[in-house]
Parts: sequence; structure tokens; C-alpha cells
Amino acid sequence: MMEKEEAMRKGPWTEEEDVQLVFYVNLFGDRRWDFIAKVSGLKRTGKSCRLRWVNYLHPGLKRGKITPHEERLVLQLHSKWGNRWSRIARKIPGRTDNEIKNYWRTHMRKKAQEQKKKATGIPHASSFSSSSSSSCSSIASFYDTGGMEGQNNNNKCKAAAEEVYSIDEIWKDIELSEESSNFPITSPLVWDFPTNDSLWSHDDHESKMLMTPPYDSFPFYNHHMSG
DNA sequence: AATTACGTCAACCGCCACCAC
DNA sequence: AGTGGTGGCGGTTGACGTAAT
Repeated sequence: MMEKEEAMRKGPWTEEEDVQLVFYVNLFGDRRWDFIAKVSGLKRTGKSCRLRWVNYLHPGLKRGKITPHEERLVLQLHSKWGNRWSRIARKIPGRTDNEIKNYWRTHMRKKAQEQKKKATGIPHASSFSSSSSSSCSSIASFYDTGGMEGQNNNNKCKAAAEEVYSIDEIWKDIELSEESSNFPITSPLVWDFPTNDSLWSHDDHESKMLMTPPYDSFPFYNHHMSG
């Protein structure tokens, strides 16, 4: 409390901050965010660092639009779990909870509005997507944390959804589509650092490693920054 | 060309769970 | 068992880009 808090930065991250964060995450792992926030010299909170890493800098992130397969998967999982975004995201490789949440909000809202119109008698029927197997649950539970578990009135939808498309099938689909499309895992920054967990055992060294990342020696830095 | 409306998405906030002490 | 610190999660906001007028 008496500690005079340095003003924390907020808002969009700069490229320099990204580089710095990645450097320290590769050094210390992606767990101790508060520590990383402190030692990195970034004027960001641990939470902010974590968010940036998880939603943007993580090497495994898949960029680009949600595919129909993923969309289907989101629908399936949302019908099952409701707004458990992180849980859903874990089942969709390369997608973050934030991404899925945003996707759901923007796309499902539209669908919900259409559905409402339809319900109020205004003839406007555009299907959710030609590949969507079931939109009943998503519309019904749109925006609330329903989920299907334990909700009798929705069991029909769940059953219908599962009947139409099993999770296994969805996974197969995704694998196939990814194989065929050969989708690139394209994180905005391609980091060459080894993610070496052994670094974690170097607690004693941590304080000695508090240095500013040598930007010049980062091959990816120049590469990315020139873009 | 200027303005408005709309869509998208990165980032913040508040709450909660977990863990170490 | 109680407490404080930290990370994770879901909800929400606001900036920015683009389409429509």
C-alpha cells in the first residue's frame, strides 16, 4: 500500500512490449505472470501479460476466420456447456476463449435477432449456416449461461445435436480439413525460442537474468518488425 | 467526399477458485 | 481454519475498420 505503484500501462500492446513479453515467457514459462510482469520491466499487470500471451502471442494460435467445422464444434460444445468459453476453447485447437466468445457474440446475436423476427411473424429465414447441424440450442440459450447440462427443456436439442453430428465426427472433420488445407499455424510473431521448461528450475538465476531483451539479436524481431 | 451505422476484436474489470503460508 | 496473493474465467467496453448512405 505504501509502495508507490508505478502507473501501469493500459490499452493496446506495442510491438516492443510483445517482444519483451515473449522473451520473458520463453525464459520463465507461462505461469508466473506476476513475476514476469515485474522482471520484464513492462509496466503491465500480470493479468495483462497473461491475456496478451494467451490471446495473441501464443505460438499455437490459429489465425483467421472460424471454419464451418469449428463453428459446428462451437455450437455443439456451447449447447453442452453453455458459456464455458475456456472449456470450449480447449477443445478447439488454436482458438482462444476470447475469440470464441467474440465469435459467439457477433454471430449468434445476429441469429438470435433473426430468430426473434421469425418468432414475431416477420418472414425472414436465413439458416445459420448450411453446415450448421443445429442452431436450436444456440439460439435458445443465446447469451445466457445455459448450457444443456441438467436442463430438461433443452435435452431435446442436445439429443438432436448429438444425433446429427457427434464430437468424434467433428474432430475427424477438422483433422481432415486441416490436413487438406494445410493450414499454417501462424502466430503473429514466429518465435524461435525453445519453450524449455527446465528453465523453471533456475529460480536462483532468475534475478540475474533481469535484462532487457537484446532486440538486435532476435531474428524474428527484425523479420516481424519489417513487416 | 463526408458522415453515419455496423461489425470485429483486443483488452480491461470484477469475481471466484486455488494454493501457500 | 483463516488470510492474502495469484491466476483463470466470463462479461463488458471501446477503438478501429469497413460498408452503407
